[in-house]
Amino acid sequence: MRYGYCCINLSINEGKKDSERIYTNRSLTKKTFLEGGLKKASELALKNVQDLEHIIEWNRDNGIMMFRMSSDLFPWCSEYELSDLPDFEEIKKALMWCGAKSKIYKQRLTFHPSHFCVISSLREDVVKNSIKELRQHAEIMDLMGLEQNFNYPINIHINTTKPDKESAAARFCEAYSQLPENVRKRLVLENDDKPSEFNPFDLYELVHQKVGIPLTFDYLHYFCNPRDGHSEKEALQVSISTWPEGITPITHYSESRKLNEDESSKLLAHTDWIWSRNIETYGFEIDIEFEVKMKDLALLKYLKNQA
DNA sequence: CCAGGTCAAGGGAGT
DNA sequence: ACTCCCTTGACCTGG
Repeated sequence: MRYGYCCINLSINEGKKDSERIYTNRSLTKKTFLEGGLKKASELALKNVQDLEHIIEWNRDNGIMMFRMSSDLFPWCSEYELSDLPDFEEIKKALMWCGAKSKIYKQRLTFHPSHFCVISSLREDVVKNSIKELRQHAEIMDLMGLEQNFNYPINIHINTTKPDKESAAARFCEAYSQLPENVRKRLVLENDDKPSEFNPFDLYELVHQKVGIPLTFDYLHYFCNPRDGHSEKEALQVSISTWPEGITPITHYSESRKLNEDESSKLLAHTDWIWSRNIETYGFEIDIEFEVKMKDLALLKYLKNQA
């Protein structure tokens, strides 16, 4: 079992001046991008991928075997191709090192594009942008030399239910089959947190059985949006069954902020920390990504306190 | 130098 | 048709 955290490392910057911070989501506002152009975006992207290498090193030094990479490595990338950046050669080298090191350290790397990525949207322009976004995520992994398989998943939600779940799922299957191969070989689908959206059984019946895409099981989302009469164990088992032989299924783990940290929060809000001392895996072999605010700090604390 | 207002994107719920 | 929310860190401006 591997444990991972998402995008941001908190430990690594303790006591650092702002100018020395290590992080991978440097960005610019629209105005600055329009003024500074590709050159400015390129400089930030280069720093981001150089810092990604530091974080992969830090993970190795701290025994962490999985990491979700930020989707904001390349600011405003919807507006250009990665290879258009003036620093592309240097960026490519840095990414290659990131990939090479992650392999030596046996560190599993993942992506999770944002909720703006909707390949089954009813809007044609949204579909087009979403496909580009996925393609660029896959291209980054390709540049890193990461295999085109589900060891390096790109995880998304369906992100729409218009006009109903069935038609949205059908459009998803259609769009999915048109995706470039380097995307399709990595793309996986996650269950949603709202009852109006897709639970793991919906995804299994409406999407997996049609196109074979693997399903990420999210514990908190299932807690907030279960299928009537079906246990967490069943939902996890169904999700796990969709992953190919030899590839460890990925799950997402958080707990309800309302029930653990702040009564006034929404049930589906994520916690800062992991409160359970032992996550229930029902004996299945899975990898777990922690989706909690305290990131690596929460993960290290969980490992230390594990019963 | 710092605090606080502001920020590209889609979709859904509520009005 | 419209507003607010999701969810949050980082940017940027004005003091």
